[in-house]
Amino acid sequence: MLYQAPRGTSDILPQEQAYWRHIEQRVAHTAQLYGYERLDAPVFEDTKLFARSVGEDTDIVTKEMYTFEDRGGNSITLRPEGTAPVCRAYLEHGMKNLPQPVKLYYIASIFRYERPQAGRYRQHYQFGYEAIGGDDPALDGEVIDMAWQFFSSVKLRRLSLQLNSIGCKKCRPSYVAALKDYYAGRAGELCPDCQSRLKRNPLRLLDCKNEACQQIADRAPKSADYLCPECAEHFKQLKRYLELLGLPFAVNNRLVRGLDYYTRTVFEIQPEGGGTQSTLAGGGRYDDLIEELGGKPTPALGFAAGIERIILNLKKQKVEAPLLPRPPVFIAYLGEAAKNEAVKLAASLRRGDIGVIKALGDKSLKAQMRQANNLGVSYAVIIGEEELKSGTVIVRDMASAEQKSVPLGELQGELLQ
RNA sequence: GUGAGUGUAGCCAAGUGGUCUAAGGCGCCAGGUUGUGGCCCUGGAGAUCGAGGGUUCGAAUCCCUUCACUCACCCCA
Repeated sequence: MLYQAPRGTSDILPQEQAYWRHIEQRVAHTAQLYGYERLDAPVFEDTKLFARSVGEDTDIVTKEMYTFEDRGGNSITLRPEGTAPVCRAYLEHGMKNLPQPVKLYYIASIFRYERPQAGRYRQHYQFGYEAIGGDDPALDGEVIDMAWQFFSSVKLRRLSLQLNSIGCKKCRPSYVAALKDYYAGRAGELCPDCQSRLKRNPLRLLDCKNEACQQIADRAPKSADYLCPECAEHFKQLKRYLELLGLPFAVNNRLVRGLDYYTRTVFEIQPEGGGTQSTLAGGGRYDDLIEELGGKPTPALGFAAGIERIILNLKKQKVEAPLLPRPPVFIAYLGEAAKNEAVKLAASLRRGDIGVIKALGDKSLKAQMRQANNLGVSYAVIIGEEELKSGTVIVRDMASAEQKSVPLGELQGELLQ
């Protein structure tokens, strides 16, 4: 093989497209149901945008970004996530002057330099919804409802909804301090990864997969117990709204997220009992991000979901996507004169909005019919010498094998029945 | 970045040092008489056995390197 797709990337082949179109269609429809409008940002942005928003010390920024210098000497990065570009666009286009919150969604390729694995790629696709300029916990409830609704609309079953609140910049420091205190005495029992987490990113101690660490994490202080009165009230109200909506959420005290910009609400949707790399959607509030990027303080939240993982789970659950439309008509011909007629006929049917695949070359009728069969068309239209003379055409119903002679002028009407 | 496994035609796959100028199946193409598909029968095309190097009289089969894939860790959608 001389060339192959770069590591961690893949071609989305025709036979996969039904899933992709279906998901895109559901994403757009869900957006419309909740009043979100599409925004397409560039594939690459100024590197600083991601460094600032995602967090200088996060794994994404320190070791996973596709960053390069362009010919003008600017540091450019292929987007490793979708929220920051939307926020940048919000600021750049003065969307604070629109009625708030501004509700946007995207479907975009995402790039991260990682070791590929099940459900993890170097280029993958996410869609996401962002509501910028609202702090009402009812908005959190609506966003989570929208995520839940999306998944049920694509017929994914047995999902779990995990929820947590990690506080704001006022109350989180005291929680992190409590967490460090708790872990400080137990450092010796932790796995090597957690030893370094203790120093670099204490929140991540909570979701270590090591069994010994999990037992320690189970008894660790909970962020929800350290919320300031405002955050506590917000979280309480959110849970009330979720109950009102009938969403089966579970508070997971160990749910934290890997991007620095999250505040207060964080949530994830996972397949029940789904092992590793299984998170289908994740998101939360990022009340400080717009300000961090140079705007006025603007509360916001959103979530993103991975399309490949959704398709993986659809297949696992044997959910099929609606079939993509294909041309219903195949035109076969016999001889040069009939071929001319076939060329004209195909064009005329297509102008009449009927999809047509026309035979090519000078293959036997048998070969042409075999092709029609393989294409799965509903009708084969056959033109031969005799039909030319009489100005008719043979229409064969491929499923029933019934066929009849139809005058050329009546063909379109016949096919539309 | 770390660890384990795998790599034979478009797909599935037999073969673990000579009988491999590589089986079989699916798919594809073509025939089974003169203008007709799906079943059946027959035939055909398609593989430098992931790539490079080495061991050997001889390698798809052994060794090394490399690339890719899969799975797990890290991290994330």
